[in-house]
Amino acid sequence: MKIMAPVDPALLALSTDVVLFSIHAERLDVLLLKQAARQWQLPGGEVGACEDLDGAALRHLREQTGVDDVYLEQLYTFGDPRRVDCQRVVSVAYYALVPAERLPLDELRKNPQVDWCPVSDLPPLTLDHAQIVTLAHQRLASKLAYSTIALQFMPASFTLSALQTVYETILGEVLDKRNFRKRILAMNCIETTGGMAREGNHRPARLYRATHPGRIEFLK
Amino acid sequence: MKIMAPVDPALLALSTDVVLFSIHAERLDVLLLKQAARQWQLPGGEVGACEDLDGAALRHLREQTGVDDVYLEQLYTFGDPRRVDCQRVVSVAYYALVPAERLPLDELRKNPQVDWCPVSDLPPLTLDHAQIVTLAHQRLASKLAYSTIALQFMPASFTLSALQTVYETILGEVLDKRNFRKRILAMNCIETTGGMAREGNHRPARLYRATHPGRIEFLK
DNA sequence: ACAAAAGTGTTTTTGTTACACCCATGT
DNA sequence: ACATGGGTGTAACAAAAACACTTTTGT
Repeated sequence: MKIMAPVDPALLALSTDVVLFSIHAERLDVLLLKQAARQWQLPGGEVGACEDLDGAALRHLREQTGVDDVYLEQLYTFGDPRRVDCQRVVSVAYYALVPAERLPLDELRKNPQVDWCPVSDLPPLTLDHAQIVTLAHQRLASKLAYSTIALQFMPASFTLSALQTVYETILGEVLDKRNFRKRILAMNCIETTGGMAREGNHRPARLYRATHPGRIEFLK
Repeated sequence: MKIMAPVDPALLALSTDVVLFSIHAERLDVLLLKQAARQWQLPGGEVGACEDLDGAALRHLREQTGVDDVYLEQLYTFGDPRRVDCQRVVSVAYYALVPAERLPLDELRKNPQVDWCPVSDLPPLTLDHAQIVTLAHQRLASKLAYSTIALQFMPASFTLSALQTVYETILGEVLDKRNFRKRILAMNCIETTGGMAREGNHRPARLYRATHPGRIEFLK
C-alpha cells in the first residue's frame, strides 16, 4: 500500500467556475471576464466556509457580473493537481442559463471586464476553462432531447418560433417547423397566454408561457 | 454585495467516496465498510496533495478493500457545509463497476469490515451515503439505455443470457430475450469468441467478448 | 400586390414491442 | 424421455421524419 499525505490544507483551495449561457441574436454566448490582455476566464472563485457549492457559484456570478436569478446545474469537478501552478485548486464547475431579457444589460455594458462571447468562437481562456465550456455545451445540447431545459432561456411569454430558434442555436442545426411544434406541444410544458406578438410585417404569432416556470421536467 | 471569507483551509477537507457496484447471483451489490455496530459507509477518504481526484478514489478503494482495476466515473460533488459536524468536508462522489469474476474474494472474506450489500436493501449508512448510492444506481440504470457500460460487469467472455441478466438486475425488470439480443448485436460492441459455455443440463451457449474492452461507447 | 413569418396534416419511414416454437445437452 | 436453458423471425404498433401550401399582417 502506498501511503500519501492528505492535502496540506494551506495549499488546497476549493473554487467554483460557472459557464453562463445566454442566447443573443441567434448566437449561443458565454459570459467571460477579462483577466489580462488576450486572456479571459469564467466567473467564479473560492467557496466560503459556510456556504454550499451552488451558493458559492451563484454568489460569484452575482458579485462579478451582476447577474442573478439563473438556472444553475453542477457539471463536473476538476481536480488535476497541475491545473494551476504553485497551488492546489479544485474547481467544481457549473453551468447556468438565463434569458437575454433578464440580463442587466446597462450594468454589463458599463463593465469592460465582462463580455459575452460566442461559444463557437471563444477567445483564449485561462487554465482548462475552454474544456469546461465545451463540456457544458455538450451537456446542454443533450439535455434538449429529454428535458424542458430550453425554457430556461425564454422570457415570461414567447412564441413557438422563438423557442425553435433557441433549439436550433444550441444544436447548430435547423429543425422542421411542424415536427418541432408537435413535439413541444406534446411535452405539455407550455400553454397559450392568449396574447399575440405583433412585430414586423407579417402575421402575429401566438404567445405561450411555461406551465411550470423554473421547473425542469424530464420526458419518459 | 455580501462578502464572505474564503474557507478556512484548516477546516476544509476534500475527500472522495466510491459506490462500487458488482453483480452476484442476480443481485446488484454495493461494497460497504463497517464503521460501527449498525453503521456502514462507502469506501473513500481524503485526496492527497499531489494526486488527482480519480486517483484518490482508486487508491482508497484499493487500500480499503483490495479491489483494483475497475471502471470509474465521477458522479457528483457534495458540498453542503452541514454534511459533517465540526468540519467542512466536500466529497467528490464516484461510482465504479467491476465484474464479480475479477474480485479478490478470499481477501474480501478475510476482512470482516468489508461486505457486499444489495442495493435494494441497504443497512444504515453514514452521512448522505445512502443518497449517493441511490444517485449512482439511477445514473447506472439510465446509462444502460444509451451506452455499452454494462460490459464493464462482464468477464473476458460471457453468454448473451448472462449479459441479459445483468441488464435485468440493474433495471429491476425482465426483458424479452429476442429483442434484447437484436438490440445488443445491433450495437456492434461484442463478437463471438468461437467458444461455447457448457454448463448445466442444457444446450451450450455461444461465448462473446467485448470488441473494445474497457472502452464505453455511446449509441446514436 | 407583395414580402415575411405564422400556422397547419398527412404520408412514409423507421424503430419498438409482442409473441412461440425447436435445439442441444445432461441426467 | 424429459428437464433445462439456448437460439431464432415476423407481424403489429408507435414514433419520427419528410414534406407544401394557406393565413395574416405591414408596407
